[in-house]
Amino acid sequence: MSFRRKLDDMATGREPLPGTAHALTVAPETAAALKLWVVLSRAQAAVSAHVSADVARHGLTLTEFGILEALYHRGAMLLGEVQRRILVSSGGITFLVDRLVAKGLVERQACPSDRRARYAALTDEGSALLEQIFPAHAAVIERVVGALDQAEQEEMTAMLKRLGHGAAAADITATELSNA
Amino acid sequence: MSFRRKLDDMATGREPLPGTAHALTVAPETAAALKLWVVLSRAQAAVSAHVSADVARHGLTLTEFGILEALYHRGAMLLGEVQRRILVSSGGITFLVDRLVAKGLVERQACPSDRRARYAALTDEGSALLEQIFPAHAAVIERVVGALDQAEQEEMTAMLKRLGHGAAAADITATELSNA
DNA sequence: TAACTATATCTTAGCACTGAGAAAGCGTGC
DNA sequence: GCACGCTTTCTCAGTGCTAAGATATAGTTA
Repeated sequence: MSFRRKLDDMATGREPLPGTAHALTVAPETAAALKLWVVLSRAQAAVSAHVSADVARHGLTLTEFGILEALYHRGAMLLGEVQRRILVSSGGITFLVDRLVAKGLVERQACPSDRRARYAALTDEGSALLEQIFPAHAAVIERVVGALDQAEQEEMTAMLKRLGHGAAAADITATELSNA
Repeated sequence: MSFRRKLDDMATGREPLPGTAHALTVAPETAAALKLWVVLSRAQAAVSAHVSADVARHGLTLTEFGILEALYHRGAMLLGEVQRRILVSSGGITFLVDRLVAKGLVERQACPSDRRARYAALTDEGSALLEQIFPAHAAVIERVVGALDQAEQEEMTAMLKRLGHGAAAADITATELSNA
């Protein structure tokens, strides 16, 4: 209670700032998990900042670049496939493809076997742009993650895969039970 | 060029879809770096989705929760300190604190020694809310990262720290040189 | 003291994306 | 062959944040 703390503060002569520091005691395994979550987010943000700045030099968002890369490597894909691959909402993929079409990098094509569906495909310009910027892009990433040597990168990749799959599989039922 | 490919396609009888698959050949160490970047982002997104959904049940953003947590553990902080700690823009911290003030969880306080500066501090309500939701929050994180055991989590934390610091230290000069 | 530079917060405009729902088309069961 | 549910894409309003610049205050130098 605030009242209680205010009384204490008056008694001890401390400043009556309401926001004094607290500590929450947690089990060591909980602390390890919390710490992992924090450093995972920070590391991702730090790497992302560089990669994002790199593609921004070419007027692209990370997400847009992801679409170009996917289309380059896999060829024309249905919008829904692209959506699931780069993890955006259905509204998002429409918007993003619109923008790439406006930039002349991607075009939509009808799907002959399903008239609801549409393909997204790189234009020649899009494909040329990707080829042009990819090497420097890869070099930036290689340097940004260079604090780990190749063996460590591979080890970390393996662990992150397990972590990611485990997290994706952790379902809502379990979440709600744990909070019951 | 498109024209060339169209001719090829006509010649071979393939569909004239412009977006056929390509492969970019890269050195193994480059491939390892690219792969790491992808799985890092995916793992972070997968974990984040759960954590974010958890705090959303209490009407909070991940960023808002981060502010509450920081203020709880460290006590009142200058807006600028909070900003650097949770990595948002200067406009962002103003906006976020405004929102938390509107929710009654945080209050602003004048800084006696610098009239430009302002403290953000938890209200009693904010501090009570954090205490109420923190245990379940920690449990969610613990389960979501549970694909790794505690020793693996600690190992990964150590590696991610190195990765993050290395990435943060990789400066723009180097980036630009590599693209020259 | 006055001018300058630096810093802290706030304002404003805008961007990237989400989420809910609409529209169109597909396929299945009757 | 037709109604019904399921997909696929698109629309639109809203959200959470950024970036650039404005304002106010602090410290520093002449």
